[in-house]
Amino acid sequence: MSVRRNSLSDRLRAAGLRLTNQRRIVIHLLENADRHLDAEKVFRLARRKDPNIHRATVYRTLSTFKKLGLVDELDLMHVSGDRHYYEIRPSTFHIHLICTGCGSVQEPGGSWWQEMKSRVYDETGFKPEIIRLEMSGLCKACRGEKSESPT
Amino acid sequence: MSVRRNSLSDRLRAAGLRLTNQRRIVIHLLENADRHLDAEKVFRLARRKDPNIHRATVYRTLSTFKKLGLVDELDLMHVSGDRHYYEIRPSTFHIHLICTGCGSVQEPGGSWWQEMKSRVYDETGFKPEIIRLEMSGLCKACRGEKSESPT
DNA sequence: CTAACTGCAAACCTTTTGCATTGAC
DNA sequence: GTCAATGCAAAAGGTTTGCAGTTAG
Repeated sequence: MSVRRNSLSDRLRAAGLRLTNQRRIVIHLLENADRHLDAEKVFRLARRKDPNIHRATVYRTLSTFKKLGLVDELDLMHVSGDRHYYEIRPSTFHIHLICTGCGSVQEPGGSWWQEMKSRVYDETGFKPEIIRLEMSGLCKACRGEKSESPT
Repeated sequence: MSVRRNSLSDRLRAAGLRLTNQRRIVIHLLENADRHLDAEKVFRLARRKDPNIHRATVYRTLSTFKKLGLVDELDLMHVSGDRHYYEIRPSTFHIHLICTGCGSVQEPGGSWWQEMKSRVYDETGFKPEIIRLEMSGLCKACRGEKSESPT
């Protein structure tokens, strides 16, 4: 638990980078987000804690984190625009289920994609490092509402 | 069968939209592309056939096609920048294997992801319509070349 | 004929960069 | 103290939009 909580800070230090207050704020936001945040949203939330934090700093911070592999950049299939979203890189790969009805994003667990990696490797010789699997469609609730939907 | 080949033009007409020469050019480019094209590349290639075609027209065309579901928009995990790529929506879902070494994109065949859809549906109640599965890593050739590489 | 489409130019929005200053270690 | 990181402002993509003229159906 505490391992998880401090991972970003720790790994930042481990990479020889400095833990500034601005970065602490961004880390806190990412770690406690209840949904996926795009850069602008991170910026706006960060500014509430430090009105002087600059947009460029947030972008640089997210870029740095991404290069270090601390966060992943997603676009969630552009279902809600062309923004890019950031999430802490999970220890285990997970899917994103993006509902085109309500825009909600589910991340069901499981580990059956492990076999996808080996299947791809066996069939093509390509060695997958990072997997991104997104599915858009209708969530249970939205399907319920429009029960006359096709397919 | 011929339905398939002319699908873009036909479906455009079916939607009550006009098949202009500019759109014909874009369709031709997408249908005959040997790699994934971003909007700017489509524009530059289109301009070779019609030097007067305007960038905005290409963007509008791609946007229209996307809204109609004729093409899909990809970002190929931003391995080669933040551009968006367009491909004709395939009748069968396929994976993109993006090599971080040489930037090549493979699209292996197969249909084993069908079971992913049903597995997701069974486990979560979410009904996937469009699947996007991308894996970045090293292709066979690049793995061969740098056998001493870290990563 | 006329609504859809295009070319043009300017605006827009998100992200990046050069530089002087600040601050973490 | 030193070098990384920040704030600032300006630029740099990439994409969109209002409008007048053109064109497919």
